[in-house]
Parts: sequence; structure tokens; C-alpha cells
Amino acid sequence: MSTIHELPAQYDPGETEGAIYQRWIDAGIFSAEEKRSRRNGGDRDPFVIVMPPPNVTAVLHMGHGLNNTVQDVIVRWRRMVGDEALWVPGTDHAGIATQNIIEKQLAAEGKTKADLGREAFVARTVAFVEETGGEILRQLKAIGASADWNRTAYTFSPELSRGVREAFVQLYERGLIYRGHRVIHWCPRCMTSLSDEEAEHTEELGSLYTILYALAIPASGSRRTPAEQLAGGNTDVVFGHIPVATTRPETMLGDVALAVHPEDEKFKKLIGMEAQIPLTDIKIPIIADEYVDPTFGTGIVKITPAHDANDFEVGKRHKLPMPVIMAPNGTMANGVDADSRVPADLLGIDRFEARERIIRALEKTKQLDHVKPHHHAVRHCYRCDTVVEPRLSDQWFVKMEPLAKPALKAVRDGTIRILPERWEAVYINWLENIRDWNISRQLWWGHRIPVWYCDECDQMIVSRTDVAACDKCGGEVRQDEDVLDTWFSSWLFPISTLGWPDTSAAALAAFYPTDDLITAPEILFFWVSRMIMAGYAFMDAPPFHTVYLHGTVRDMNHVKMSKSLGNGIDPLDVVTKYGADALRYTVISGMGMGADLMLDPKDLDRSFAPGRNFATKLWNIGRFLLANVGSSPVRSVDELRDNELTLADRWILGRLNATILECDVALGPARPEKGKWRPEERYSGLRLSEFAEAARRFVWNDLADWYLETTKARIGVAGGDSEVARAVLTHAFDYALRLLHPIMPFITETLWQRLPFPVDADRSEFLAVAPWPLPHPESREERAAMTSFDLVCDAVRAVRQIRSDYAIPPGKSMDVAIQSRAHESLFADHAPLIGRLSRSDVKVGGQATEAGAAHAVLADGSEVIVPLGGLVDLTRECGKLRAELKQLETQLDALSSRLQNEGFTSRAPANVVQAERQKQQDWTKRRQQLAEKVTALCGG
RNA sequence: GGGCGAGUAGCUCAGUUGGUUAGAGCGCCUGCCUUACACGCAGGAUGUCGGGGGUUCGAGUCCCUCCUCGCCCACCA
Repeated sequence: MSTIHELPAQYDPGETEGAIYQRWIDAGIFSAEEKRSRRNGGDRDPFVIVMPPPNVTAVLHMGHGLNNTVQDVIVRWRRMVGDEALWVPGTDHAGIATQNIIEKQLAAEGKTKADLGREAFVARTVAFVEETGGEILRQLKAIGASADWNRTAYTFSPELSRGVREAFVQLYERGLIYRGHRVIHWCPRCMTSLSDEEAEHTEELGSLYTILYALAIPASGSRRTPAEQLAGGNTDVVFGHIPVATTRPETMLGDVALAVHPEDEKFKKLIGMEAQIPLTDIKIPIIADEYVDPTFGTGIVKITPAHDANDFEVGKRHKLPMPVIMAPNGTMANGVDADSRVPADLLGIDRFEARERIIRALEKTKQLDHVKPHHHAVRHCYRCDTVVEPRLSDQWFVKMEPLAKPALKAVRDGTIRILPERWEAVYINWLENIRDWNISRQLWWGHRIPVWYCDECDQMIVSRTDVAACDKCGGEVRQDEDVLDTWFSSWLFPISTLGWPDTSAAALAAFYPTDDLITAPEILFFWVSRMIMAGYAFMDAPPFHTVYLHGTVRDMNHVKMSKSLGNGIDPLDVVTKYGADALRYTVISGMGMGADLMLDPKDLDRSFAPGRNFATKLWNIGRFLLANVGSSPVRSVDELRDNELTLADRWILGRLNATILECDVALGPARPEKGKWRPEERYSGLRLSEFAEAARRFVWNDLADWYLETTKARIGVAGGDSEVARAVLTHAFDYALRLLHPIMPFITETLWQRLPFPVDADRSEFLAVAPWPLPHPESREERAAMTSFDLVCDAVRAVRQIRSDYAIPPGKSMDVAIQSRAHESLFADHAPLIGRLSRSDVKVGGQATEAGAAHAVLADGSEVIVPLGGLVDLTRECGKLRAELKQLETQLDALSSRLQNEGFTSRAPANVVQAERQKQQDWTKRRQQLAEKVTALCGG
């Protein structure tokens, strides 16, 4: 018999995890091969997940931990099932985010990027990324990520950059990319334009200023004076002044008109007149436009075409000038068409300071009518949180509507499903109202736009390769200064990482379309929906069939974890303290479908207790097994004859089978059966917490709590069935480890490596590639065996409860009688087991004495009776019995009246009525027994 | 402003098409260091299923309404 010393008493993950991971890598089990994919003539179904690439400069946080654990669980599961499982890892060059980091570094050195110049700046960024970048991928290995690292991708690599150019040029050639002159979101801090999605709304309490514009006599003005015109008695308009409401008074300097609704009776007469911008001598027309809502503010709107998207539209309709009155950095300046609209004392002043100054000046001239608090949505830069400024400029746009069409259809017709279901509506709503995508950024870090200009012959060249000279005049060309939105490279990730634009790439053929996409809902629009569009646009096929959106990691106050708030948890701390498996199990078991995960950064012990405790439990089962079962080969369960198996053996094998079924149901179908999700399977599966719970329940509540205990009387006992118990126990644990491996890869692999196996077992070298357990249909015999053993467990619980209730010391001997209704022999046969499992020195089969006995009723109506023989105060038992009797009578009354209700008996399904009738009989019988007992014991 | 989701034990959440006495983990209480495990074992307590109304023989589950939170979208200056 081998010794317990094979496994240390305490599980030390730090000791084993790194070494095991290296062995997996060395064996190449995370590497997928194109030729093994069925699509490439192989014999395995491909199963592919493309990792949402973290920013190349990112450091692992719990959000990554959650996201990648989910992916790894799924990939490991499919790998064991036998799929050619591929998990493509990668990083994102993260345009704005990375550029901001370098700019901060420069600022610390007292420099700006202009000091370096573009080339040096980019070189420095490249060096920084090379030096520090990709650290997060190394960290992912620490949590067990089984990605195919040979395929690690980077959005700014030469290969992927080729795809970016190809995509741009193709879309341009199809007329889907164009240069647009319009108002876009501009971040004055990052000094770049942003897409609609990158300018995030936040509800804020600001102010609504009502400013009085003086009426001016129309230029053509030979008609009546304003005073005469207004003499009609309109009291809403201050004589000679027009009240205009605005939240951004500083944009006043860019006004080119005031607008009223054409049908607004109140102001109709103002149309065609002129007003004067306060503090200036600029006169602007008063125009009519349907855009104005007469019921909001004063009913008169100032029109600032260069600094408001709506005003821009109005300006276009009325062919108004569009003066730009701010510099790119958000200070006041006379830009395009502004002449000298901005007065000298405001030049170079920040927009918010300018707002204050203008307000003060208006107060002086009495042109500030009033100010009132105003809730409104303000857009902020998603990278630096600066208030975004609408700004007129030239940008490149992608025409989205044609791209959105197939993406919309895919979700509608079940080609792609989104889990949880509710996000599908959000997705559809967004795509139905999609707007063109601004893809140019005024940054240095990113893919330069592949467009060259020849100033000589006013030529624009869009090209897949670098252009050295004008193809018309041979003259000098200059490349567009702007770079592309980071998301313009990541939307290609599923295809570009597999070799696109080389459409004959083996990887593309073998692994595209991929299967699942796992990410957070925040980037549903940024990334997920655009990937779907790109998939159809460039491959004419969806990139994946399942989008799984998981929740956010939050602290106990439901605040999202973040480094800046200081409420984060470093996953690597958790790995060091409790092991990667503890982290993974905790995260998976605690996360419902799409629900947020709450963890307490101040109490890691408590937060990760579920995972840590369960890992320890597994470890100790392993220790028991090695100490008792030993390491010598076991018999194969397949060869065990039915008559060799005990009831407990049959029970645990049945429970194992049921558990496998539960796990499979929770995990669900890996892919749609026929290309499209059928309604009944569409939202099933990927219930990872249910999968974890089913496996945990089996290991802990079935295997450890019950079955393992029953083997203690068998294993190593001469002349008994030690070999049967060894075989069954080992088999059950082996399969439990297989089920748990996707969630807890390290500890399961460690234990599995030491498990004894049958001599001629066909076993893989690693649990990581061991076959996933296959369930079999449950037989009637199996079902019966399980019910019988459940009754034995019931009896044990009854004895334990009585012992606990009456505080009978563990050492005290108890006589136990079990009066069986239908299972005379069951309890007789298992008397020793009941004694053993109840950990009492009980003698089952003792005489049942009605008086002075504790009793308990089992599921099948059998009774467990323990004569208390003066051990305890009988009044206590009497009280208990009376309470029980009373409760039973109440419930029986309710049940009886229900059964007397004709509505119920006639309308409820027959089986329900039948069950209720049976219950009524059982309860009536029990009531009689109880009543007799009370009389006997307590004298009525 | 539009759309969506949630409110079940102290906390985090399960509760399938309406059908036994509403569950789990953590926490809590009691007793145990029982030779795999005190990161454990055994036993136990705790719910007006957000409020109100309705449909039904029967509602946590379906309908209406109200309240409270959260998310997404949005050009009301």
C-alpha cells in the first residue's frame, strides 16, 4: 500500500502550476493543426475562439481574468470532446490609449510629441511596445489560458496591417469609404476626431443660459422697424430683444443665424429679420426651419454650423457660412471662415473659461436674461473623459448601411445568436439606426490611411502598396497624415489572424468561420457588430455563430473594479495566494448568465473561498485515494459484473452518469446543428455556473460525503470486495476530474497524473486531452438502485438528526429500529453501513419501543425509531411530536379542501390529482401514527 | 425622451412550459480537532418571492398598475 506522503497535506498551487503549464506547452496540446480540421480533410470538427485582444500595454485585471477564464473553460471542454480546438490569442495596438501613455511619459520629461516629430514618436512607441508589450499574454498563462501561442497576433503586425490596407482599399473601390466634410466628435485633449461610439454620453447637471440677442433692422429694411413689427402685443419677446436658450454660450461667436419653427405663430413675424450677436457687431439672419422645437427653451435656436451636428444640417439647408471658432485644442481661435469673430481678449482662452467670461460680459450688458439648471447628456471622450467638442472637419467615413444589412439578417435568422438573449434586441436596434463610421484619427500611432495625394495634378491615389510617385504626372506625392481608428484593425481580427487577405490561407479554410466570441457588452458596437459586418463584407460568411456577453467584475458596492478607483483585485495576487484554479472556479461558479460578478477587494479570503475550499476538497479526496486505493492498477469498471457491485457502487455510478448529463446540458450544443440555430436550442447552453455546480455537487455531496465513506469499510479489508470498491472509487474520481478539468485545469491534471488505472487502460498522457465522459441512458434498474440508496442515506440522516437533537454524545451506543414499509431487507442489509455512516455506535435492528422513543419518517414512509431509554427528557420529544402533529394537520386540511374542490379535480391534469390523492393517503396514515405515538408517549 | 432588464433568506444568485412543504453558495447558530480534509464534519435557524389589483381549481411563475434600482440608445438648443 502506498503512503499518504505522496501528496503533501496541503495543496500548494505555486509548487505545481508552472511546471504543469510548461509540460502542456512542451507537448504542444494547445496547438491546433489545419490538416486535422474536417474542413481541410481531417477527421475533427474545428472549434475556434478568437480572443478579444487586450491592449498591448495592458496589465491583467479581473475583467481579463473573467473573460479569459470563460474562453479557456469552453476551449478546454471542446478539446476534450475531441474537436480540433483553437484559441487564437493576440493584442491590440490600441491607437489612442497607447499614444496617450507615450505622451504622458513625454510630459513627465517636459516634452511634447511635437518636440520629437512624428517619426521619432512612432519609433519610441514601437520600442516601448516591444519592451513592455504583451506582458498581459504572459500573465494569461498564469491563469491557465490554453491558447495557441504560436498564432499570437498583433493588430499592428505587418501581416495584420496588410489586411487593414486591403480592407480599406476594397471598401473604397466598392464606394463604401468616402471623405466627408461634416461636424464630428472632437476630443480637444487627444486632439483627434472620434466615432459616435467613442463619444460616450453621460447625464450631467449643467446650465441653460437664456441670452438676449438684439434685433437689427433688416438689411433690405425699408419696412417697419422691429418695434413696429412687434407692437402686435407679443409679451414673450422683450422689446427689441430675442431670447435664445443655449447650454454652450461660447459657441455664440460661431452663430450664423437664429432659427424659429416656420409654423410658430409667436415668432413667424421674425423670419427674415436680423439679429445681432451679443458682444459683437455681427448681424445674422433669422430663418425658419422645421428642426426647431417651439416648445423647448424659448422656441428660438442659435445656429452654429461648425460646432453642432444639427446646426450643421440646418446650415447646409440654408447655405449658411460655417465659421470655426475654436482651435483643435479647445481654445478660442479664429479658424476657417471665422474672420475675426473671436475678439482679441478671448483668443487662446479655453472654451470653458471663455464661457465664464462671456457670461460675465453678458451680465454687464444685461443680455443674460436668466440661467436655470439643466440636465442634459454631455459626450465625453472614452479614453480620457474630456468633454467632446463637435467640430467641423474633413474625415474618412465608412458607409455602414450596406454592411449592416447582412449583419442584421444574421441575427434575425439565427445564423448568429447573442447570449444573453436580451442583447439581440440592443444589437438589432443599433444596426437599424446605424450611422456612418468616422475612421480617421488625427493621431500618430496607428495604421496610416493608405491614401496619397499629388498636389501637382490634384490627384488622390488609394493603394494597397506604398505609393512613391503620382501615377499620372510622376510627381511627388504625400500620404494622408491621419491614421485609422483602432477598431478598423480589430474588426478584421477573426479573418486577419487566420491569414486574410490571403483567401487561400490554410488556416482560413480550416478555421473560418470560428465558433464563439466571448466578451463584455461594452464593446458590442465597437467590436462585435463590426466584426460581423467585416465577416460578411470580406469573407461573405459570419465570423462566428455565438456571441456570449458576460458581466462585469464589481466590488461589494456594485462599483466596477478599476485601477484608478483602487477597488481592483490583481488576479496574480489571487493566483499566488490560492492558485489559478481557485480563481477560475470562483469566477465561473459565481457568474450567472450575463450577470455581474461581485468580489470584495478588501477580503480576498472570503471572496475566493468557494474556489479555494473546493480545490482543497479535491486535493484531500486525492490524498485519501492515494493512501487507500494506492497506486497499483485497478480493475476496469467495464469488466465488473453486476452482481459484484454494491448498492453504493451502483448509486455513485448512477450519480456520475446523471452528473455527466447535467454538465452536457449546462454546456449545451457547441454549434448549431444545421448552420442556423433552431429556436429550441438557440438560447441553451453556456450555463457555466450550472456546469460548475453540477460537478461540484457530484464531487462533494455525492462522492466525498457518501460514497467515499462507504468504501472505508471495504478497501483493504481482506476477503471482501476491496478490488470492486477500488475500481469504482477510482473511476468515479477519474471522471469527476475530467468534468472539472476545464474549470480547474491545474489541480485536476496534478491529481489525475497520479491516479491508478487499469493495466491495459488506453489513457492519454494528459488529462487536458483525455476524452470527455460519455453518458448513457439511465436504465430502470439503475434508477431503482439509486432510489434505494437514497433511502439508506435518508435513514442515516434521520439517525444523525436524532442524535443531534437529543445531544447524544458520539461515543454513546444507540439502538435503532427501522420499520420499513416496503424495504425490509434493504435496511437489514445495510445496517452496518447505516451505523458506520451515521458515525454513531448504532445497532440497527434493535427493538422498537413505542414509548420514549425518538422517531423520524423517511421518504418512502419507513420510520426510524431510536429508544431514548431515559437518556433524555421525554417532555422534549412530546413537544416535538405535538408540534409536528399540528403542522401535519394544518397541511392535511389544506390538501383535503383542495381535493374536495371540484375545479381542481376536474381541471388539473390527472397525474397531478393522482399525486395529491396519494399524498393525502400518506399524510393521513402518518397523522394516525403520530397521534397514537403522542398518546403512548405523552399520555394524550 | 425611447427601449430593455432586475427587485426571491443578512449577501450573491437559481427557480424550466403556472402544479408537492420555494432552493444553492457565502454568512449566521449549535455540537464535533471522528485515522482525506477545521479551507473540514454533522445538525439547525432565517423568506409578507418589491407594493397593490386581476386571471385561474391553483401564481415566485401569466396580465394590469405603481414604486425602487441598473443598462443601452437618443440631434431638444
